[in-house]
Amino acid sequence: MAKAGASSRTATKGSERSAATRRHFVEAAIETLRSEGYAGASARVIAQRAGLNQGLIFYHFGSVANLLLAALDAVSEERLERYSAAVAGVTGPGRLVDVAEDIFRTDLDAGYITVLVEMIAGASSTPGLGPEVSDRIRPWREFARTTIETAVAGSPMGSVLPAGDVAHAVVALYLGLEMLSHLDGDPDPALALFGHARQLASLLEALSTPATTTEESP
Amino acid sequence: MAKAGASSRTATKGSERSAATRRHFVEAAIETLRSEGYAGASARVIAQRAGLNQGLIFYHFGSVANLLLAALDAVSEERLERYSAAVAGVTGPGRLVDVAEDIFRTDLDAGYITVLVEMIAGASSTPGLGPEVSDRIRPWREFARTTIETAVAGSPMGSVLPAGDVAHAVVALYLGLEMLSHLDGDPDPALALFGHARQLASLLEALSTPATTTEESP
DNA sequence: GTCTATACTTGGATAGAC
DNA sequence: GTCTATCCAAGTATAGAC
Repeated sequence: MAKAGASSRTATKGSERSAATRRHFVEAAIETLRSEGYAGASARVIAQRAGLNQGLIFYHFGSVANLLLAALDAVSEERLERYSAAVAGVTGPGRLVDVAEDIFRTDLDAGYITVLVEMIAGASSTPGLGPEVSDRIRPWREFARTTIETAVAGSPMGSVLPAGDVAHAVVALYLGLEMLSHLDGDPDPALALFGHARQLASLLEALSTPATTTEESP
Repeated sequence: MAKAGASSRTATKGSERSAATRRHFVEAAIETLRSEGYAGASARVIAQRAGLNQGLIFYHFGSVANLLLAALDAVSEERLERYSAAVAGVTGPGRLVDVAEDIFRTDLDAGYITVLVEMIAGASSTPGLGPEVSDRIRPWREFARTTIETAVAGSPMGSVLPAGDVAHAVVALYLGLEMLSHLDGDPDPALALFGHARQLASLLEALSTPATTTEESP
């Protein structure tokens, strides 16, 4: 306070300090949602994890629900950035399954989807939270839709199944698999599905480009 | 107490009374989980809906968590009975999709799967609840597995994809679709999938029995 | 503007009345 | 055995200190 005279007249200093506090809370909120769930994510518990006074949550975020939404924003942003980078150079369905499995493993280990699931389920208990959560999940669906669209473009699937509907199913499946894996503490049944998906993808690729599948040169 | 002298010496009377109270609580717990979610399903809220004293929950069930598990049991039993009856006379994949859509609509309207989802998500916040919920979901997976097994027996899918893995995916998808539908208050994207599933099923049937598909007599 | 101490409400659980 | 009145812990939120 006394030593930093550089920014004594600017409003930035206060903002920086405030921003740092908020970041700590957001980080603690993510951790708490992961390990304790929505019902266990109270102001007291989150503040204790952050090593800060619980009253600060209401000063900085207005309510616990708002803090949790900020946590969801942070996870959303971080993950979607990662996803975009991962699928950047991917061409066909086969490689897409590889990337999806890799992403799914990380999400499962780090508990990112748990945050999402807990917020969706928790939305039932807090008035007005539903639409807010829905808004924050839309980008995930959009990402899934565009990714699927480009991946199956030209394949027989693309013309029969609308990418939007498939994307909806993929997101739902992703959430459901996370729930079951988390509940049992066993990711194996979910991971086994990627193996089958890989088979189906290669089958799809064969149907899509029948001329090129046989030109293997040893 | 004074008028019913018939069973004054038996232990049944007290049990009957107790059973009736428990049923009321279970019913109220289901309703509360549906509308308020796990985080909103407190002893007080449930008791108010049942029109009973909240202390009774701890006398009859020991804890709120135990009451919620009893509610999950009740839903599980009721639904699986209905499912079994629905698929009883079903032969091929096509008809199975019809039945599945019908069941899904009912589950969605009545909020039965919401109870399941809330319990799974809520399990994170209550120590020891996870395994209990997992045990109660096992029958659902078993039902899905046997149903899929018999439905695709003989089809090319049956030999490639293990029924257990597919069942896991189906349950996960079911849970995920319920979550998204409930969040948005819009079941349409989920219901659209059944239309696509019907198409795929008829495709599968055509592959399975190529000789009989062309013998249409007008 | 930032944070702490405090007020008030709701929740889980039980001692004791019937 | 069944139920109610009551206790204490945990929750949200804010008034006021710095």
